[in-house]
Amino acid sequence: MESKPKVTIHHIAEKLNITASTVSRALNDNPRISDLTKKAVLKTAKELNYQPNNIAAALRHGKSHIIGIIVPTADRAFFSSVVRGIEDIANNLNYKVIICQSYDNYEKEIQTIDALLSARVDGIIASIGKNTENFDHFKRVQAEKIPLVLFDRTTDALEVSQIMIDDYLGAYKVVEHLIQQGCRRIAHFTSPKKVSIFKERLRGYTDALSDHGIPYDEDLVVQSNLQLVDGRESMEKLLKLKERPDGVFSASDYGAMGAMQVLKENKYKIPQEVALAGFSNDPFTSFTDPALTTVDQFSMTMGKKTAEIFFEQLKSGDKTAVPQKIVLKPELIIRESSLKKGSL
Amino acid sequence: MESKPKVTIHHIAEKLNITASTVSRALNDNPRISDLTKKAVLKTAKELNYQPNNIAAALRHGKSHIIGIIVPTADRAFFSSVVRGIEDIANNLNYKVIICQSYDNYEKEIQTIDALLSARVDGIIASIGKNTENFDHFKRVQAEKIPLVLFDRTTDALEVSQIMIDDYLGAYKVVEHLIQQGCRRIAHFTSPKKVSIFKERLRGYTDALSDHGIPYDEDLVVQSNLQLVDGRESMEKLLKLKERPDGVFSASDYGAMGAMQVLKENKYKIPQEVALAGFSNDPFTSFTDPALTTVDQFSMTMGKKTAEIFFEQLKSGDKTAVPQKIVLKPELIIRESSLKKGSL
DNA sequence: GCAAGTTGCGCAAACGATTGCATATTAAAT
DNA sequence: ATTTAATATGCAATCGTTTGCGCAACTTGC
Repeated sequence: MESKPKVTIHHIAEKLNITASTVSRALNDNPRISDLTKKAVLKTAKELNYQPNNIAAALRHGKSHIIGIIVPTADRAFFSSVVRGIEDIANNLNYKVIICQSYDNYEKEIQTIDALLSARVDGIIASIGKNTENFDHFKRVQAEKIPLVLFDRTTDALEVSQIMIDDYLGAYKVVEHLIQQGCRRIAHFTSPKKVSIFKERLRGYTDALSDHGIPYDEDLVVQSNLQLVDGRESMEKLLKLKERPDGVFSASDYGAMGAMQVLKENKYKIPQEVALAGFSNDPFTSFTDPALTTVDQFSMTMGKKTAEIFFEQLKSGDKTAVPQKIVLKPELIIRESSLKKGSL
Repeated sequence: MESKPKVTIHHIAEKLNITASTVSRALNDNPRISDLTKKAVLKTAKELNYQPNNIAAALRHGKSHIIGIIVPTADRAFFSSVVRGIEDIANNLNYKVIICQSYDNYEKEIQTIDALLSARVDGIIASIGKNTENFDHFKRVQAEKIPLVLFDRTTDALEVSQIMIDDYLGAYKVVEHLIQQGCRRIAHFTSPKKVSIFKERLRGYTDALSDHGIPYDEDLVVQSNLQLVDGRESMEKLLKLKERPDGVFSASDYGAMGAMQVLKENKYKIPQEVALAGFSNDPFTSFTDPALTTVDQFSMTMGKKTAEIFFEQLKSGDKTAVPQKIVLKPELIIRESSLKKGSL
């Protein structure tokens, strides 16, 4: 039932009649300390239940051994999975991870950066908020000379390493698949935001169309925030068209889900009358009826790769900071919502 | 393009020909400093782009202004929502939050506690992992005299404040509802784990049955890990019974989802032949077909309440540490999966 | 005009660990 | 036996803030 007086290296030192320096070195396995002393130190450290004060250490050598991760939201399977990938690597390297959510809010993103900076994290890994168009706060991170790595929602406005998936390719594959299934009027839900992922998906959509000789019809491209309600609204808008689409590719799974609801409410047959596809392979997509065709982003892999690049940069200590750009290949997940013809 | 030399209060002091103490006090708005000096300090702080070193401050007064949150996983809507609630309050009080995931892994939970402790967090808010049956690591937190508050997955083995929902009541309401819909053979998916929430839900189930004169049949209570696959297996087992159930109440939404899949695959009509209900109101439950009846846990409210209790305890500084037990009322969300009769 | 407050600020010691340099002890080399 | 190296540890400064105590200077009251 011992109370406050936290045990420090000095207590250990005192008990062993050596100095704190020796204890410190012993605990850090410094080769200049004899094995005998090391054993003794370790032993009494256990006995006294010594807990190193990381704060003091951090103050001394300016490293907190904590890295900050900023995601728009942690409750999206994709992000939490990436985070998990990063965590795995970080923990192995004995780094702690502090997860922050920007909630796609620009102001909050700035605050978060400041909080992390003043917590003196050793580096930051981030996915940019949807509404962010100014990147000065990220530049401040770079000005501090601590590593910054972006994943998924990245930007070329910054000179940083970025890990993303090939959104263009993913979208292209989806649309090509829909065409192969016989769709000729394929709509697309996209976002007006500056984030490159949506622009890339749109590009994949248009290229796939033109490569297969299908004319581009701007009426079929609907901009929104890509949430469930947006998907519903977009779909309702599309159904009012003179000639309704026979396929919908939403840049988000939630958008596709909204479309599915509206289609079902209006008794359209999916995929026979309208084929449907989303993007992200959110877990719920396999629970819907029909199950939703989508694009898997290998989130865990992305996390690991991101962490890898990050720690590489961390070790290299701001010199060899050649920004890398890693592009991972996504995978098309075909499910009933788009499968008009029999098998695969 | 100025590089390393971080600006400290000493630089400010030097520039103003005062001492660091004064600068420190000025920055902390100490009443013993004249307004004039304060203005001057603030001004040059801006000019020099001064960033306080929280680590040094933390070292000095033993408080990091960081609190640790431990959740089994951040990608479950319930947990991430609670986290968000906590975050809101914490941020307002100028506390940073570090989110850790135990992944329901006992070892990892211990490691996490140690990591947080050595990061010198000012307190810990946690939801216990499913497999945890020994609570010594939490006792270590208490031994450090820093506040510890548990939410949702709690235990009475510790003398801590806990915030939970009335799982008993939620379960009772579900089962009563199923009975009112005409179900007479209601199965229940539960977990063998020590966590009280599942025991409470089971108790609600049995009480509701007996209160309505329905005999308890142990064949209808299936233990599992409550994930999707478990739900599938459990349902398959139930369908092999001589007399199949006409209702299933799963202690988790994922378990209910697994049951739904199996039932649909076997062409059973939901809810006509088998009514279905889950627990947690996970977002996907409204996307399934039929949409899943479930129990909402007011996660955001729980988060806020938890944070409230936590900071109360933090302020009170380990004296008045009377452990509180807050029980929130859940709400039954009735959807098609259980609605045999017409309206509500 | 003097004791007693008040106000505004400086001094210096913390907080706990790390680390360059110095020192003492022992071993190896000549 | 004496110089040279290696080995093992101690000394003391340092990281950037905070804070108890002390000391001026300036009010105030009588």
